[in-house]
Amino acid sequence: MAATIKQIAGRLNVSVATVSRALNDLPGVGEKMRRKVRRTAAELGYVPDFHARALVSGKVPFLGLVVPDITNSFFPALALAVEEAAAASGQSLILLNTNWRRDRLAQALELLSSRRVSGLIVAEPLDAAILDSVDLETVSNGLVLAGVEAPGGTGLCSVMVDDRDGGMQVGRHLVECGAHRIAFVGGPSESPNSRDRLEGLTIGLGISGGAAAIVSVTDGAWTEESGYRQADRLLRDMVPDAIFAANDLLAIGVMRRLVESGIAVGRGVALAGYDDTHVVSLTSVPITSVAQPTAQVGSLAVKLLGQMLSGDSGCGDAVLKPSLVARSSTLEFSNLHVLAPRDAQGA
Amino acid sequence: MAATIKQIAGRLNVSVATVSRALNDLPGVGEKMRRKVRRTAAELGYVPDFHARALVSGKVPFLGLVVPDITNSFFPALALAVEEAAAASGQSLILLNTNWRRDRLAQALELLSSRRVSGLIVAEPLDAAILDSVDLETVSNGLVLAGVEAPGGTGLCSVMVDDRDGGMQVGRHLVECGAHRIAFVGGPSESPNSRDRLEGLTIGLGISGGAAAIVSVTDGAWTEESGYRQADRLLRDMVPDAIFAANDLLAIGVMRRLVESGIAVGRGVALAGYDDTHVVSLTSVPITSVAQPTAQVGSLAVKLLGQMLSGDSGCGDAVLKPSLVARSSTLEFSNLHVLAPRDAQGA
DNA sequence: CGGGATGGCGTAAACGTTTACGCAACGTAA
DNA sequence: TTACGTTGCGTAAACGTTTACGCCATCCCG
Repeated sequence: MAATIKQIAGRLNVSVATVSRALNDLPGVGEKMRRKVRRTAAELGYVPDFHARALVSGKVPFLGLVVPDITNSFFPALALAVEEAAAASGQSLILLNTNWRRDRLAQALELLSSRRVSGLIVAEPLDAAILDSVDLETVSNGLVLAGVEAPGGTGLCSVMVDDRDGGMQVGRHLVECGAHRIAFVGGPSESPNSRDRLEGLTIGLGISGGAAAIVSVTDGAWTEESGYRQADRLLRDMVPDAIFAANDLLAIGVMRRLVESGIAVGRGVALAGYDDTHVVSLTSVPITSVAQPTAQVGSLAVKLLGQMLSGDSGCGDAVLKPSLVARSSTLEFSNLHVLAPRDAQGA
Repeated sequence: MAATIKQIAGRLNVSVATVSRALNDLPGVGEKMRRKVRRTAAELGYVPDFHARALVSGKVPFLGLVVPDITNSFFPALALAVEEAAAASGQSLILLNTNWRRDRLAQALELLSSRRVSGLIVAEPLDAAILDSVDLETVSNGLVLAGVEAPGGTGLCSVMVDDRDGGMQVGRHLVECGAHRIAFVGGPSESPNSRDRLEGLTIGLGISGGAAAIVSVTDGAWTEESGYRQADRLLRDMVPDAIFAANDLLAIGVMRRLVESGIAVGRGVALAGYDDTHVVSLTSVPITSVAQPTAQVGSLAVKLLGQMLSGDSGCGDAVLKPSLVARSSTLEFSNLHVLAPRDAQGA
């Protein structure tokens, strides 16, 4: 049985206050006594009860990161970044995986209002229904969103990555690669991230002035299976020049479906994903993707959280820029459709 | 400010006991009063303070999973399995990532003794030094190891996967594929998992009776970089027929190095990994790997933990069997070196 | 109509800490 | 010497719950 402060006090015939002071390096206790307390604490195998400590002091040494899908490598990468940033400020991280389930998300938020964590970084969208189920006033200072936009009205703090810009970069890149008929394979239709990436794509195609046009938009979940199914539906009608998947997982699903149809990714169809997870650089033909600045997102989120907790209520929303990473899945297509004509000209 | 049970009681002119009973569906309170309490609790946005609750009841609704590297997809997969099993028994999961750092591991164990979690599932090795730093008696019932062996002497509970068997399966498979000079690319030299997989490999090669022999053993970390470096060292001396990497991450690193040398994976060299993470099925040439029964590991670990917490101290250690998943990285080699001679015979 | 159950509620102790306050003893300066 | 600050410690309240216990009605059965 874990020893308590009271047992230590009893053994030494001193008061619990003295023991507490001794153990916490607070003034008001002699050096000799401090050593005695330390020693018996070690002997008894004393471990402080965080619950009791948190109950009275109101402070908890943990912050939580809520992710929707731990299986999607993007989130472990984010977790790593957040963890490092948190460690730098002396806090450690616990990870909550919701599996895209609303009850788990609500539970995670409750974790915050029940003061089990000092702060929460949430990396998935919060809709009105969820927000209704928690006390916003209580929760709002101690919560920062990462990579998702704050719902309107709520003064929630967030650090965003510019999805529209990412989509734009992809759009321009695809036009440069010589793609004309472009398909977008989206995430859930209600996801702002997915919508913004599509919007960006449209803008990117527009400003590139190419004859490019988006020929199809589909929707589903953020999974490989959804990518596969959407590609399947897509191929019934047409074979586009290029496919932009709102997600690397989707992109991989799309790729699987393309391969099944004997369509060579990068040759027959250009393919781009989003998140630049490690796996897209390893696939049979490496997939072009948009890298999110996870390290910055993590450190900024932790920083903002720290400010909020220390009273600076100035919710300095931040928005970072992603960057396109071009790989064979589009470059090869480019070689065939852009350089090849030139070569033909030269010949 | 989050409302307390006391405020609700004050508003209704009843005692806190009544409120507590009403909210927790305990008997001893009238239906009418229960409804009134519920309503004002909702009005005030009451959220129970888990700290206070845990302090008095000694029960915490969370169990923790400690993983060494959240970036290694094997662990998210395990996390998912554990989470589902935990959810089935009404508990939710928090994830701790140690990044292979001992201080983080110690911190995670402290989390258990400080009663912030009801139980802990640890998926990385615990050595003597770590165990010394915590109160074993306190910690040991509430702790189960998953996928790693319990250190001798400590009566720690564990659910293992038979690494030796996995290695054996790989060994036999490689011999069947016609490999003779086989290299092993290991994890950290002190890792029992790595050692067992190597031992299994040796045994597998032996009982297959082939002229196969292990020509090299190296060691490092469980990372892709380590795999790359080890393959680099390996290739200075020789080009083996087959390489067995103790880990998929290592295997991918090895693959990267092989590709750089223009050695065709699956043709020039057979390659096998371990864990059967999703990525090895997506690489340019899909990599043969050994699948761990994560779902069973997860549910068994949770089950054992439940038994321990409810007093059944019978620490029923379990050991499960892995299964080899053969892919092109070895099958292609097999076609070239086993079937081809037969064809030649036939011709 | 009296008796013991029973249901509904309040009182208060307990969980393990932190911390404001009080109180001696001791030293130091006038 | 007096007066006063400082050091070292104890007392006790507080944090927000749960829960054993006791009390007063009410009800049912004989």
